[in-house]
Amino acid sequence: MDELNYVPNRLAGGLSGTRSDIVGVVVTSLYHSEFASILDALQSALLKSNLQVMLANTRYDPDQEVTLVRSILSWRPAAVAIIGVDHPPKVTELLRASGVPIIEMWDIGGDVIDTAVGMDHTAVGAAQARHLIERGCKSLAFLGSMRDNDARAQKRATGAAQAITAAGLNDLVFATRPEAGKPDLGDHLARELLSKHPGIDGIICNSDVIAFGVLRALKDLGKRVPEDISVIGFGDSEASSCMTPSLSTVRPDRQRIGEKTAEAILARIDDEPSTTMTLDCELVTRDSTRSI
Amino acid sequence: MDELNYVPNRLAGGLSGTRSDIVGVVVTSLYHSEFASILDALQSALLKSNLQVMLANTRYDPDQEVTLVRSILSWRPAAVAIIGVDHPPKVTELLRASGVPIIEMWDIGGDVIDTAVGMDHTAVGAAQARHLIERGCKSLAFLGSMRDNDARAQKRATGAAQAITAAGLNDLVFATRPEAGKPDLGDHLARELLSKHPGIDGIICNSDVIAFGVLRALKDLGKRVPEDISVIGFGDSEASSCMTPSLSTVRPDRQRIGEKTAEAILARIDDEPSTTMTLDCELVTRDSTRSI
DNA sequence: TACCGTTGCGTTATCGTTAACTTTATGCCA
DNA sequence: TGGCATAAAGTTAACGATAACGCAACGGTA
Repeated sequence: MDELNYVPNRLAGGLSGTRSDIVGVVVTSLYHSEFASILDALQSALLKSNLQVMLANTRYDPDQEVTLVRSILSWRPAAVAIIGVDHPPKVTELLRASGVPIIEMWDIGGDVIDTAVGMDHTAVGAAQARHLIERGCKSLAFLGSMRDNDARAQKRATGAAQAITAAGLNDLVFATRPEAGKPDLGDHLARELLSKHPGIDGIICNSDVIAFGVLRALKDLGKRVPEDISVIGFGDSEASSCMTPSLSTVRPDRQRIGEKTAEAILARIDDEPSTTMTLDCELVTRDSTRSI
Repeated sequence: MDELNYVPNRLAGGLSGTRSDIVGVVVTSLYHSEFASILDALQSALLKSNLQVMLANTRYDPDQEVTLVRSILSWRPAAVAIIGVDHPPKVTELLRASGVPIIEMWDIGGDVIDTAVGMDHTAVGAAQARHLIERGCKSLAFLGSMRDNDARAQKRATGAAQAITAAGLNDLVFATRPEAGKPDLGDHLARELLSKHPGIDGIICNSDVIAFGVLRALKDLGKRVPEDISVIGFGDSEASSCMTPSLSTVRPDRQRIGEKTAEAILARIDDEPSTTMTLDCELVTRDSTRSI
């Protein structure tokens, strides 16, 4: 086999055999390691069970999501892992009708198709807001990229708004845009926010990458962090600990999500019952929200 | 079809049909968007031609590379895109024997199998070194994660060493480790480097993420950047412009690599001749190497 | 009307492997 | 040594599409 460079034809094998060794993975983005490290952990765990990942990237486009899910299912995968629990109705329908184990990652709650491994994003948003409130912030804003189909970001914003109402503070101010989350966007939105709402003393960013731009803008505007304004991010990007000031954030354990998803896939292939696994996020307190 | 949620079986279609619509993509890492944004651009370009990406991640493990390439080929892909031009001999042999169009990405030079789209990493390393030399640095170090199988990093280091020799300066000092490139590693290596070689006044980092840790360590050690030590990274991570001081770096146009790879794949599927495409990197001068 | 080229439609071999099935060989015991 | 259970080996029918093929219908021309 080796000498002739023979490579078996898995299309034939898959067509004939009873089980497939493809796992379809549907993500909404690959930028900024948002899901890349989940994918990394998932893939290396699946490798041990000889499962091959087939990747689809919807780029937050719901039409693409339908197309790509159909495309993934056409490979008769052993299982499908997909980001989020909020999908276009047709996606849910296709996945349900396929009879294939479906693992929804990153988010939980509501209408889980089969099995879910993720965080409670409403709780995350509430935790971010409460952290800033504990630090003495009185006037909070939620800032960042917010895609129409990023239900997670919307849940975090909702959670934050609820926590603020519960604390009896002024309403949460929104500074969002449906564009991709890059530092320049954070920079721009921070300037715009402070010119309209000069009293803001706490900013919840929708991602660390956005927060980087916010920190840059605040420095440029002569605002001290955290003395004048506290900033908290989401995602714990590797660079966050190296910012000046270092960025407080919320750390989702992406590696664990990937590993647990792999476990769930194997369990469901083995016909074990479906479950929902809620993972906690760690609040990482650094200098951008340090008590003063 | 829609009503019954019918999804055609592509295993059957692939087995029967003359052409496959899979493109195998082999990367060495997914962390830190090193290749994630190439993948992102590649995938969205291929989507327009109804080509599906099948992903494999070797994690810089040459044995895995052989296994994964074999696995990818077993799907009878329409083309294979793979990071790098330096592979284990068996990989080259398998790819050659497969008769499938092969696009090597990210690096160029030497023993191209078929078509390559990438940068001259030796030139990149030389450009980094020359930039620091122009800024007045006399004693340079190359610092970062260096995997045994990361031929690109080795080429950049070689290029830097050659430029230094050409300038008649002291030999390049190496501070490398075969571990994954994270800020903590950069932090650690910078401290170790400066305790052994206190005269170092210019550090070439193997990645921006490593450089973040270096900047953090230097700040902690009371070294001024760029007054005492200049630092340059590689990769132009999104956070780099938000560092204090902002990080000078080299920007490979990942999006363009992805797009050009997609173009090359389509061209080769159409039986157009193979080519090698050299892309230039932009030197991004920021405060960490600003003239003083 | 006969002829021929074109089109449309229905049938069937084929892709390369797996798994079920049949046949043959082997080993053990009475 | 025969009989039977078991193991090994060999054979064949799927798997679900595609594409080649054959045949009938059709239309234009001589």
